[in-house]
Amino acid sequence: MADVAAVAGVSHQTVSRVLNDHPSVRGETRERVLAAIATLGYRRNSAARALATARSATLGVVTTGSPLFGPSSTLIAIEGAARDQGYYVSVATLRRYDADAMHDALEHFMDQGVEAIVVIAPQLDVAAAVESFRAPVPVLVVAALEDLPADAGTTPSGPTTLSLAVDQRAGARTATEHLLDLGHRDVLHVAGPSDWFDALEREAGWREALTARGVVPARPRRCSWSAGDGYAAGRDLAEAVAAGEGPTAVLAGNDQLALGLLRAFWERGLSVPDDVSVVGFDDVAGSAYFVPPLTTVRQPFDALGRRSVAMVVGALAGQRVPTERIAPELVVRSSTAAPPVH
Amino acid sequence: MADVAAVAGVSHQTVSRVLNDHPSVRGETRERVLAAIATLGYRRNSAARALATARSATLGVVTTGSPLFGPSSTLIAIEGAARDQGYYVSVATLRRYDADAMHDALEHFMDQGVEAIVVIAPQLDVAAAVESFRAPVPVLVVAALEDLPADAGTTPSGPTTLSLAVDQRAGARTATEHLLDLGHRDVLHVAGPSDWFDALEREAGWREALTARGVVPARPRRCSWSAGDGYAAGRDLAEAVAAGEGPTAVLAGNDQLALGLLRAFWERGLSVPDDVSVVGFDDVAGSAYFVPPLTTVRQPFDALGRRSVAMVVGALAGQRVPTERIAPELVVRSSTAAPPVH
DNA sequence: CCACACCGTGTGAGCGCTAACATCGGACGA
DNA sequence: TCGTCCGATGTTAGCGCTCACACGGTGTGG
Repeated sequence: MADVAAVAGVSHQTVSRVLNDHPSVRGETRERVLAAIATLGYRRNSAARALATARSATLGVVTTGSPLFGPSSTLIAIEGAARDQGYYVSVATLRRYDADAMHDALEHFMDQGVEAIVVIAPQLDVAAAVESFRAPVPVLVVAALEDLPADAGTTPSGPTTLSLAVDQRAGARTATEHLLDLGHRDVLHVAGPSDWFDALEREAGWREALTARGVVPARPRRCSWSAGDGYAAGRDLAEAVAAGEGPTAVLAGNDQLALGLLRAFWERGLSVPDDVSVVGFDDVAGSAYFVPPLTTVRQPFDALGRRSVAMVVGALAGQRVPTERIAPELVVRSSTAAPPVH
Repeated sequence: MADVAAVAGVSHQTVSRVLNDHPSVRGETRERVLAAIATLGYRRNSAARALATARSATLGVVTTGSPLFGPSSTLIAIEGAARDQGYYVSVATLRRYDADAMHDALEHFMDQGVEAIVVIAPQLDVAAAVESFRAPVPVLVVAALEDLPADAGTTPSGPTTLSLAVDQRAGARTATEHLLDLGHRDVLHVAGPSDWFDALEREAGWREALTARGVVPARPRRCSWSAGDGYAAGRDLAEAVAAGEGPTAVLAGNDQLALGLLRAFWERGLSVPDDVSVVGFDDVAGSAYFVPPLTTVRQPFDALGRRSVAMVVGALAGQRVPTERIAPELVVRSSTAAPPVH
């Protein structure tokens, strides 16, 4: 910076002013400094800046150690939004799904001196592990239940843990209503693991939609997120469906489960959607080419990313950024139709 | 640090020595310092350290803006390996697939002051965009062809661009040989986009395996990576296959293409693997539950990540880390069998 | 016509750390 | 016994930047 100042014939402080868009720099002076910067190929040292300002311009993002569709998409969206806001994004993945791994990741970020942390924590216990860590910076938990009371956010003990999620409940409600509108009354839910926020919310949405139409929901079938579990569930269901005694529609907790169901039904010679309708969740790559193309619920990751960064940056500025509902979108394809008539 | 020094009754430099594992600190002194650190909850300021040492302990990783299986898995693997080596990992995603976006990302990292960059660049032009950027730090391009001459790595003009890739050619060779061993002679390749390294290498491996057995490879069918293209290819093939005139086996460029093929064959009433065998590439989540479970080639991401970090850290230390072949592994499931007898 | 405000710029200090050198005491060999 | 070396620690000087303040010049109001 001293070199630039010398070339431009100004003081180092004026160079700093130009770099920081300080208003009181004469236009001509600014040009001269800019020219000197270009000539020298000067680049401001971010470590020195961080040291002087006590701000690192870095956000930490904790995500899972598996290349899952949701977390990956969320990370990408957050990175884009953060870069637009002038932040660097540092990532840490969870090796295991436990509190220790979570603490390791958060400690890692504290050592690095990130300004705020976004945790992509799809599971209850992972989110709980965050709660037990009193970070001195704002922490946002994404994909958690939005269960903060309205007046939260200003506890005297320091930065609050914020939370944000896609409204999975609304998504499940919409999907279930789609099935009800087609004439289904017996809609089974093949649910994801009960320690996942999304699974719980989707189940709740399904339950709400059914109840609102006067249908008593049957007990959901509990699974992991894997296609394998979906397949097992499908095999168990296939006989009943074939006999016209099973559900006429299945709302799967995600597209993997739906994929497994599809395969099981196909093996048993059942037609989707003629014998049974199937709805998935996520709209993963390829779901349009499942057999048959899957009706599913698409997740609004871009909005989630922008919102996450806005909340965290807002918290940094001492503002309370209001939570806003982010609703997913139903994508109707060929795996849903009216129930069979017997 | 001064506070810690005061509590421990030593100078700040001794605290620094303890933190940096300097050998000449008396055991008892070390204990006292450590105790003071614990009492005060002291954490070293990484910005100040970076400023003083001119080392940021940060690696930049450029990856795609789509939640693709390969890049996401690679990123996760690199992050894990980097953290083990004491590095922070900063990420930047590509908004578009062009040189400008690549340059934006690299500039971003230069501004941040990363020590080295790993580019997950599956496409030829993306990798080319890296080449046109003379970074002052080591840059490793992952998933590129290993086309560096043996004596590269010490060009006088500064840090070299390194490269590393999974040996897709070997993977394709293995998969094709599996098909040949089953008795197939007419093995079609439904290839990925020709501007992708992996697509090119897989095609080359397929070609090599066939030629080595005296089979003249037919012209591969060129596609994007999407299930949609696989489906289209499958529809075009289905008639010929049904008439016993088409290929008896198809090596798909990835699992998505394989998924599309599977669907097209299923629609036409063809049995996989009885009428035609299909092999995919990647072993994506769920491929074990395609209809039928897909024989595919699993990618060794962990090894790739460790190797990437080792190469880049080695380059930082001025060492030339030799390139080592990382071979993928064939996973045989139910989509491959002997060809039909007519 | 002077006091004051304000704009554009320069000066000095300090952010928290590490590198290099200085210092001190004890162990060792001659 | 003394000189020397080395291990353990302290002292000083930056790393490159921003912040707070100082300073001269111009415009404005009383």
